[in-house]
Amino acid sequence: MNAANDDVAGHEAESAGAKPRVRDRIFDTACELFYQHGIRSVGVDAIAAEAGTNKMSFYRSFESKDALVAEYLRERQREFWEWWEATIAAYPDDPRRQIESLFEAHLVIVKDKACRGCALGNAAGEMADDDDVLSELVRHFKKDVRKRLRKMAHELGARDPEALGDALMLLMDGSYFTRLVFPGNSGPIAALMPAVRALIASQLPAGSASS
Amino acid sequence: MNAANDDVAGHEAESAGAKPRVRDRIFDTACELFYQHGIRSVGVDAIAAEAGTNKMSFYRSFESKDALVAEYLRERQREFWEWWEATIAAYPDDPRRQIESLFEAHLVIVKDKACRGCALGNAAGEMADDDDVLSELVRHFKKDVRKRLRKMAHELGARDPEALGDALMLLMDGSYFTRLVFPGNSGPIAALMPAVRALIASQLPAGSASS
DNA sequence: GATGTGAGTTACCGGTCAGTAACGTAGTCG
DNA sequence: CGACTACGTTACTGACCGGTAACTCACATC
Repeated sequence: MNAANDDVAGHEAESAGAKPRVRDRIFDTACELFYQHGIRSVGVDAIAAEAGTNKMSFYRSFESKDALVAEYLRERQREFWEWWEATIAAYPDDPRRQIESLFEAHLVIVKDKACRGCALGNAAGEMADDDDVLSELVRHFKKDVRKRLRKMAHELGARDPEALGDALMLLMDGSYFTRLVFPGNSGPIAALMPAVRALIASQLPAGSASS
Repeated sequence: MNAANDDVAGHEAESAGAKPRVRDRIFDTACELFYQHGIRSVGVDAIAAEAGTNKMSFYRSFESKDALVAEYLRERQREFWEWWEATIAAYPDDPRRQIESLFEAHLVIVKDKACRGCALGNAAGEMADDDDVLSELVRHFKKDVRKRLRKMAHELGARDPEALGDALMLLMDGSYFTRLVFPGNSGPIAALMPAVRALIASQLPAGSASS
């Protein structure tokens, strides 16, 4: 529940969160602002003001803006995998339903009014190529997603699991990307689920029950 | 008053470009820098310096940085459709080959070392939501792409042309987006063509020659 | 009630960035 | 020649942004 396991909470008052600590308020605010308006276009002054505090309190809680950004990306990554595991846990031994439920849940997220695409991917677009720490973080994340999708395609028994996993990743990132332009569910994400099912079907032997 | 309207040269020396005018040098430089490093992170000073001139000459040729950005996006858009038309022109009455050659050509572009994804889409990611002119430009562009892909799917005789066109767009934008993270052709774009063919096949009656 | 700590306030520094003013200069063309 | 055009140069403004210094206050705990 508490944000960081560092030195913030020295005693045992964290369970009843009556008054959230400044650090948490800043962090939550920053996450929302970063996601909604992009990282570069949100200054620390704006974050502090929106969190109801000021810049000095910001720098008492965070080493730098870059450190906050890194923590933001790590948090989004953590939430992503948490969501992923919780979603596929509903069908422990059915990789086909795992993939389908994953993309159905993904579709729900992406259709949401407040969705602004993939936080990690958007960050990659904003960053310069020479930004080592942040872009390496995103690269590692995307590699993991690719690996997991390929693994699921393998468990599914696909003829070419690498190709199927990669194709699914193209669809997933494509839905994130188009979402930046098309509001709500008005965009090409309408065709996400049929495409997922068609790609799966094309990789399985002819006689397979389709849900 | 006279700076940035539409036509920079009042006379007829523009055809033989022996010594490129400052405006063109600035524009070409800006296009490359914007695409390579993002729009927000490239200042007008950097553009002018890289073009071998200075800021004052910049502002004699362009009304503002925003005006230059808009022109940059319009130029990329123009080039895109030029490329599109030239690519599908090779198969005037074969929508299937048109789609396949389009995606094959797209793949060549996206595999290129210097590719940094979709210039228009990246710009959308960088911009705030309230940026009216620029984001409307990108939105219009993406809508056009979607319309064209759906039209080609219709000409193909797909069972659900809207779904096929949208799915193809997800793949196209997905390959742009993943390209921001995976260098060269090391990413999921390896599975682009098989996915395109599988989606097409899933939308056609069973007996269709595949390439 | 002294002490330590989390937090708010004001003011500042150095840098960057978009945009402007004023001036200098080389070539071109009547 | 003189005027006009295209471009270069220096210096500046005002805003913003990341980051810091120094001070103050509220409060909790011993």
